[in-house]
Amino acid sequence: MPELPEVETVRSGLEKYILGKKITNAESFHPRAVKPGSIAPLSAVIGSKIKAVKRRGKFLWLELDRDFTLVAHLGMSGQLLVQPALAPLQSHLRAKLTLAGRFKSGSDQIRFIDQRTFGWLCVEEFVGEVPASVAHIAIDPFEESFDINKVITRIKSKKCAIKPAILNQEIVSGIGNIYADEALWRAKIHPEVVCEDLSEIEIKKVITSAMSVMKSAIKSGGTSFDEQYKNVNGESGYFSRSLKVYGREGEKCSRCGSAIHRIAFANRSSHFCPRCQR
DNA sequence: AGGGCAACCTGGGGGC
DNA sequence: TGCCCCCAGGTTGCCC
Repeated sequence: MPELPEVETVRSGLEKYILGKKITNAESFHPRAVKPGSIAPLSAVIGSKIKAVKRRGKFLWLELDRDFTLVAHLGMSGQLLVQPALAPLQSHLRAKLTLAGRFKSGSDQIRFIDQRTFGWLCVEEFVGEVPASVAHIAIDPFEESFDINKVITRIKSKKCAIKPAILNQEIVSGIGNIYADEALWRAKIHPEVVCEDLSEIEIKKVITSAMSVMKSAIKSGGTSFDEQYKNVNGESGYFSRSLKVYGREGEKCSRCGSAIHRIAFANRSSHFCPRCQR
């Protein structure tokens, strides 16, 4: 579920509550909650202090006063909620970290909840600035070192359709199915157009559109359709009302009035305006 | 090397 | 009510 705007909403929410806190307990409740590649069990983080909450694309990690880090990926349905330890346990609770008390009455917890179990936590070493599992992930558009011209050149050389190219996290990270469709609508580019047939100007428009739509989505707290995405307080984001094509099959294009189409390819749905996006 | 596609899961909703 | 099929914000690994 969560794409860059949702993960960023979670990151900034976590930062607000947990920076500087000490982790006093860590428990996993599901065999897939901690990735097989983890260099240590989740309990390795007990006793550490949270120094920073970082993100690249859809990957999130807690920097600790340790030489390892705790990485989180929310997959399709993962949530990280900050809750009092006394709060009732959620049915899809996969893991929790208990933090030294913010309230005199008791401690807080970071709850990792994930219905579909595609999300995970992982204890990892750093490879340069980022955790090991993030090393192959491209810079996201909101990082200072993001080089849009490099991304354009890379996409221009590809023989696949533009949509899978912008979903490829090794080319540019953070864009998922919702914001890919929205970016292509804004750029007036059909999702199946082959990359090398697009001009650099057109590719640039796609990337800058993705950046602007994701920036707006962050301001709205992300996109929530149902119970699968919530911020750390359990609140929904309200960007779904601003979506122009995603999930709007059959509705009128707000630009030209044509009916929005949905097609399936590359194993996912794509929504677009057949008149605006040739 | 690069592309395409199935696999990994659980649950909600619609049709019959 | 129940069953079956389709659908869902992602990533990976395997096969060609």
